[in-house]
Order: sequence, then structure tokens, then C-alpha cells
Amino acid sequence: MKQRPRESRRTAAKMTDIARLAGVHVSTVSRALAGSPLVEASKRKRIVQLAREHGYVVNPVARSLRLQRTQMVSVVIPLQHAAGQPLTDPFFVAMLGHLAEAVTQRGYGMNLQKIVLPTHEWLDEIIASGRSDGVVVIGQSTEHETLQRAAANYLPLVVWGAQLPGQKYCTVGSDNPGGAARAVRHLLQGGRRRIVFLGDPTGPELRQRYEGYAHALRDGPPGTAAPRTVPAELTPDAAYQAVRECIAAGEAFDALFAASDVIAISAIRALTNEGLAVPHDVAVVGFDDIALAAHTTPSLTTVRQDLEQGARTLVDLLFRRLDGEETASVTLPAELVIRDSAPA
Amino acid sequence: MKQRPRESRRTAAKMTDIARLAGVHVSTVSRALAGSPLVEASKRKRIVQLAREHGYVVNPVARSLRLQRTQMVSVVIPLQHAAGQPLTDPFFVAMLGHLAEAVTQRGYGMNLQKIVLPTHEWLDEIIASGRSDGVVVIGQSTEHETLQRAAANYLPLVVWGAQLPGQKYCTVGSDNPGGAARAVRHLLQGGRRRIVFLGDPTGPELRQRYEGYAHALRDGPPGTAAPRTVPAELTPDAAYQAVRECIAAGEAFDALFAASDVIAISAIRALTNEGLAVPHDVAVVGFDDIALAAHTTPSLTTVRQDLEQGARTLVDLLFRRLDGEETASVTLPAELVIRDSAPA
DNA sequence: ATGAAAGCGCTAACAA
DNA sequence: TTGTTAGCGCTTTCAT
Repeated sequence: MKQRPRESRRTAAKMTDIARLAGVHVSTVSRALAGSPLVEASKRKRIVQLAREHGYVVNPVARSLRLQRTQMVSVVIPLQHAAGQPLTDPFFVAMLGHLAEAVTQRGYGMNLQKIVLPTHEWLDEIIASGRSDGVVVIGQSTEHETLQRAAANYLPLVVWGAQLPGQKYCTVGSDNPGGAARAVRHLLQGGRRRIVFLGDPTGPELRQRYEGYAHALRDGPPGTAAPRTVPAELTPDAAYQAVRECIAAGEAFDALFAASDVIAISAIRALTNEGLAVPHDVAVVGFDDIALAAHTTPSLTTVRQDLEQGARTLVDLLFRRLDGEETASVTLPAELVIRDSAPA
Repeated sequence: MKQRPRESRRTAAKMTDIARLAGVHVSTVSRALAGSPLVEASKRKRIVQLAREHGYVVNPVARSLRLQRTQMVSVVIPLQHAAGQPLTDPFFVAMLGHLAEAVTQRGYGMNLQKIVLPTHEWLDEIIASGRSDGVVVIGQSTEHETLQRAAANYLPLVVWGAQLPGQKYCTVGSDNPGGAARAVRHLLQGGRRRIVFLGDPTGPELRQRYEGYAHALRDGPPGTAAPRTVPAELTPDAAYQAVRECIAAGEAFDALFAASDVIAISAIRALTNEGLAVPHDVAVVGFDDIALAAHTTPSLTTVRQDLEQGARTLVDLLFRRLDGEETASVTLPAELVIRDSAPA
């Protein structure tokens, strides 16, 4: 058993050390460092100066224990399959960046947790642990019930995802059905009639995208083929495989609506490699508008989610909940961005 | 002044509550939950069961205070300018994802800090605070001296960046000079003679890339133009502007080596918009091999940094340092990936 | 095998 | 204005 050598870390100064140096009681130092007007101004300055000279900073662990408040926000990503969407997926990673931005701007720290196969009580444990003052969950995954339960007695919780009927927790998410419907109508207007849905509509967000797709198809002109799903996990490889197999099986389609940009891009490569021209033979629309989307060949027509606004909204709602407000869920617009993979 | 309403959060169970329920002393619960063989097996099981039923989890704040160990790793990103590389830059964001993966795999949490204009003692404060057991700094920025000072008496610190002479802290980074030189030699082999460096070689990593560039040019065939820098911050807009201005100023060049992919891609757009064909008129090579690079039009020839391996190595070294080992710095290979923006 | 008690570093109610 | 004191929730030595 290896041990932590003490010499490796200079023992950090404690508040009592500063108190001794200043010749005052530790409580005076605490007050001085908190800028309390109770402490005589000159003395306060002296103490603050002393602390700085000695590189002293208040120990947040002790402070948190005493105050029962951590100044931390937990960001949790429940992933369904270990092999599924990795943490490095452009969507997550952009969301994380924006969240970090918004959280640190408020003087809070952010701690990041990835939950692989959500085990029994993952969320309750995070909440009960008191490691953070509030929780942001990115994606409902298959955890709707868990979220419902947790929200029943824990206010400072916000979730990125779809808004569901009877939902008790607060979500921020894009208008998935609307965005998907716009994408499909765009394809229909372009004369496409056999439009396939690529993705696995298990989680609420993807299901909503599927429903928007199916709904728009039902309202399509005569000759519009019925909805058809090509199931695929949200990874490049899975999507690439799924599309190739679909083509090999001889299925005919003239457009593809993908549940995410990542799989849309893979689909384009699969189609191209199979000798199908995009958009001539098959038009492709994605979902997300990741940074990559504008630069692919052909550039990707997609439904844009504004993750920066999403993250800012999540954090804003979380802090209002920390202040006791029962905030309502927010749905953000999902706008169609027309590029070359499905031109006007 | 708003107040935190107590009703919003069910008061979490404490260890003493479980002790009372089990009819034992809190120390026995502590031992039981830690799986100590001292506690009689049946009693231990009963206690663990009780804890689970009541959704009890050990409070990590109290635990950390007692053990003087947090099971947390701080990840810090010092940024030079508020306006510079945002946290959402693909490089950072990919690095973050990989780090999160590696850290959580070891059962540690990760807390994320973004330091905008590094103030006096940012690193010392993070270390002194005891918020985490170890620190990963992403990028040296202009903070070499700060890192030197901190490393003098704090072992569990690792840095992504360039290895510098006389360096006392442990870095993991790509072979910047080698990678840059390979990129430039590739351009020279393709017949390019007037190769410009795009970027601002202020920080150590970019300086090393510049040096690799300059070095390769000096060894170039007769007729090779001397090194020339077009300074630009690592943002798409700054780079786009810089390149357009450079063209407008009538400067002649037939190739461009960009300090990062993000600015390389912007450069391509600037060149194209100015009527210069890539690679015909101007070849472009980037640095990073971000996900986007393979999908731009034309696809980007670039120097690949393996961030996954980088992150794994950082975390591996950090944990060895937590165990007291004085690990040496590691330089990872930086391989040239030839695509269409500078074909063979 | 279990309990008692001390103490991690800090803040705040209370006393002076 | 400052000091004294209790205690946040936990682990661990020591005593039993």
C-alpha cells in the first residue's frame, strides 16, 4: 500500500496561524477576512495583508462544513451505455464549456460527474452527499422517473432535455418536435418523399424529434412514404454501419433526417462511399448545428440548438431555485439552418 | 437580501441518524460503512442496509475535513485575455472531456476552474485552499514563473504544455517543434517557398511551433523565403481578419502554417473569399487535428495532437505524484496528417 | 467488537 | 470592538 508522503505538500497555513501572527483571536481573523465592519479598519487591513503575505486562503472544505453550503454546482451526465455517446461528443463538450462559463461567472465552482450505467440511486446520492449546492443534469436519458422522484423534495435541480407531460422537474431544452418538423417539411418542399429517420428514439429528446418527423410526414403531400426508422446509437461508427447496412438491404430513400449532426455526418460519408450523391440522390438533415456542421462537405443542413443560451438559461434557473423560486421549464427555439446537404 | 428556504431541501440524513436507527454508536456506523472487519458481519450488513434504505451517503465535505483529503482533482485553464481562446474552443473542450474520463475512472471527482486574467497568486490559492488533492493546469500561457514557484513545494501538479529548459514542474505535451518542422518540410517538398506563420508566438507552445517552423525554413532549399509571422489570436474572427489584412497589404505567399486548426480553418475561408484557391494558390497546414479538420472543404492537413493519450498521461502522472513519485515530463509525438489543404 | 472522545478548520451566537 | 465557545459530520485512537 502506497502512502502519501507529507513532505510533498507544504502544510497549508490555517486561520489560527494568521491569528497568532496578528496577535488576535481566530474569530477576529475570520471576521476580518470576511470584510466584517465589526473589525476595526486598521486591524482588518493588517490582517488581510498578513494573510496575503503568507499565502493564506480560507479552507473551503472547513468553510463548507460550517456553513452547510459549498459554492459548488454539480454537473452530471447520465449515459445509457458505456459504449454510447462518450463525454467527448461535441454536443456534451460544448454544453460543458458554456456551463463552466456561466457557473464560474457567478463565483461558483463546478464539479463534473459522469454517470455511466445509472445505478439505482445515482441522483439521490449526489444530492444527499451535499457535495454541491445545486445540480445540473445534462440529458434525461432513461432517467425520467429518477428525476421526478428527486425533484419532489429537492428544489435546486435543473435538467437539459425534453419537457414531458406531468413533469415535476425543471427542464431547459430545444423545441425538438418543432425543429424536426421544420426539417422534414423542408425536405418535402425539396421534393423528397421517402424520408428516413436515423437514430434510436428511446430517450425523450430523440423521441420528440422522431414525433416531429412522423407528424410532418403525416401532413405531407400524397405519395409521401410512411415514417421509417433506421436505429443507430449516437456514435459515428454505429451510424456509419447502420446506414451501410440499410443501403445493402436495398432500402430505397431519397432523404435522411438524422437525430444528431454527429450521425448525420457519418451518414453522409456512408452514402458517399456507397456511391450515392448528397444531396442529389439523398438529402441529409442533422440536428444540433455543431461547429463542424458548417464545414463538412457538403456542408450540413441542420436544426440549430443554441447551447450557449441553453447553458445560460440552465444556470440562471438554477440560481433562482437556489433562492427558493419555483421556476418553470423553458423551451428554446430550434431553427433550421439550410446548407448544402439539403439545399432550398 | 434573498434567503435560502429550508423547505426546498430535505435535510439530509447524517451518520448519527443511522447510528440511532441501528442502535449503535456513530463510530460503529463509520466502520461498518467503510467495510471494516472489526464490525461483526451481521451487524455490518444491517447497518449498510439501513443506510441504503434511508438514502444515506457519507458527507464528503465532513469526510474531507477529517481526512485532509478530498478525492478531487482541480483542472485549471489560465487564459491570457478575456477575449482570447474561450473555454468552448475545441481544443480545451476535447481535453476536458478526456480528462473527465480519466479522472472519474479513478474514482475521483474533477473540479473545473477557469482563470481569466491570471491574478497574482491564482495557482497558490488553488493549492492552498485544499479544495483538491492535485491540480492539472491546461496550458502554460504566460505563467511559467508561477508554475515554477508552485512546483517548488507542491508535488501533485501536472501541466499540459511545452517542456522548457530549467523547468521544475512536470509537463505533458506534444512535440511542437518536431510537428511544426514536419509540417513545413511537407510544404517545402510540395514546392512552396514563401511560407507564412499564422499565430501569435507568445506562449511557450506556440513559440515552439514557431521555432520548428523557422528552423525548417532555414534548412530549406535555395529560394526559400525567410520566416514571416502574421500575428493573430487563436480565435476564428481574429485569424480571419489578420489573413484578409495580410492579403490586402499585398503580401505574397504560397503557403500558410497556422498555429492551430481553428485559425487554419478561418484562414482558408479568408483566402477563399479573397479569391485565392486552397491549396492551388496557397497551401494551408494547421495544428491539433480537431474533429472538424477531416471534414472541412478542403479537408485540413494538420499536425495531430493525441489529446486522449495526453489526458491519460496527465492523470497517470498526477496520481503517481499523489503517491510521492517525482515523475519526469513527457513529450508525445506530433504526427503530420496529410489531407487536401496541403496534399502530398 | 464497540463506545467515548478528540479534533479536522472554520463561523457565528453569545458574552464581555 | 474583541474573545470565548460550540459545533458543522466525520474518522480514528484509545479505552473497555
